Amino acid sequence: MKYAPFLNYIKNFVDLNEKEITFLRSYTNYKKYFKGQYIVQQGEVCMHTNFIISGCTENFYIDQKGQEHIVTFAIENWWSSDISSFITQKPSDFNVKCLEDTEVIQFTCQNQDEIFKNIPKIETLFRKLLEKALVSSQKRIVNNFSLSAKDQYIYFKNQYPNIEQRVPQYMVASYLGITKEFLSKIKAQLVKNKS
Amino acid sequence: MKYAPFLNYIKNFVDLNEKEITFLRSYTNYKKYFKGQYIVQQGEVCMHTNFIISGCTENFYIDQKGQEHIVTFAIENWWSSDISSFITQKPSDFNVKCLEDTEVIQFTCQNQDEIFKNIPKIETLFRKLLEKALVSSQKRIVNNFSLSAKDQYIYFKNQYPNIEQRVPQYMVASYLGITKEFLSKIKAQLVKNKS
DNA sequence: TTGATTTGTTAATCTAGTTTATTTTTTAAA
DNA sequence: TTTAAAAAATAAACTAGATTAACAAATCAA
Repeated sequence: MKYAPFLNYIKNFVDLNEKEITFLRSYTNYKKYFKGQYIVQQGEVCMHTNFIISGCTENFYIDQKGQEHIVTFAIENWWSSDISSFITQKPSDFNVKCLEDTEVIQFTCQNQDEIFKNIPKIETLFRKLLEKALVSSQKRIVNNFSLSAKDQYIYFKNQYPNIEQRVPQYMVASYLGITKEFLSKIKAQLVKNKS
Repeated sequence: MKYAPFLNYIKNFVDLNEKEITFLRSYTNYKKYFKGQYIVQQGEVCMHTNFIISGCTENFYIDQKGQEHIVTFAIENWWSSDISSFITQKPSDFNVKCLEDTEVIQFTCQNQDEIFKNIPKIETLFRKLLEKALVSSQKRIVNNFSLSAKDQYIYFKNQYPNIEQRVPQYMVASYLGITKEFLSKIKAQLVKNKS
């Protein structure tokens, strides 16, 4: 049953009765994307908020100089979308792309409103998730202020131990906001200092 | 009537009846802080979320090297707190300090829950405010990636035209994550190129 | 009105991280 | 199993921004 991981996730936070579960299922849908496929494309409206059941996505944009920057990764049990485009229904500044075959449960903006209206405790859950997301976004700004690139890399490895093995190193560099060459240098340094 | 600016702000987004207004007033309170006073202190729990009626606050922290970093400013009609400490009720990593005499409407975490429970449309409002705050936090990370210090300064001036005149320049530098000397250099450059 | 404190400027030197270029290793397709 | 393509490593030259230090304005207290 494809919905199971999603419903389990929700049940971790709120109790749902049968009717609510049925409602939730009917206002969301399952979708499978393949490696390399785009869930959202820069310039187009982000139509869905996606809960990842399996797989891995990157959220990135291309700046004026043509440089790619990865803003976030997302894996199983995480949410993935461009929230700005989703809530405004205006064209997105970002791409969401699958780094692996990726299964999601997704819903549209309109259906999100319906869900929140009919199951207010899910809106409460989302409010709390947003609070946490904001805290971790702020934490990233703070780290940017205070930590050297090396320490930011160490922090990243501790915070997301599962991601580093799943994505190429140059993407980790992009996420950290440094060049792949410099990350390579940092790793060489870390190896040397360990011995 | 000290509550007026706060209630007007809320009424911009949601319709409240008399009973709801009364409820909201009884679960919030007015407070005046003086210039230099701390609303939150690093190491102590952030007890309130504050809506600023008048004045200006800075949210900053001191890192391991003893360096001060300003994370945000807040002025009239903005919210000011350390959300991380507020939601977890654990000691804060930040200070919130008044840069001017500052009047606020504030509420505790417990009262926030009561308000949300009794007036769900206010929870909806907060959910939407959090969405916007998250978007602008992400935008700041993106700017950090893509813009030079000079362009970040220009962006800051456009986005917060009212703040630069109200706070000393070294605080703007701190907010931008650069030294005051370098900001001084940037400003000299901008003046020269205009002529 | 003066001295003291806070804020801002300028300039020389330094460094973390970038750029460019080349080589090596790994991955994946055929 | 070979080969082409993608990813990673290394190294030299370069730059945005930091550090240090000395000084100049502005603000404020008395």
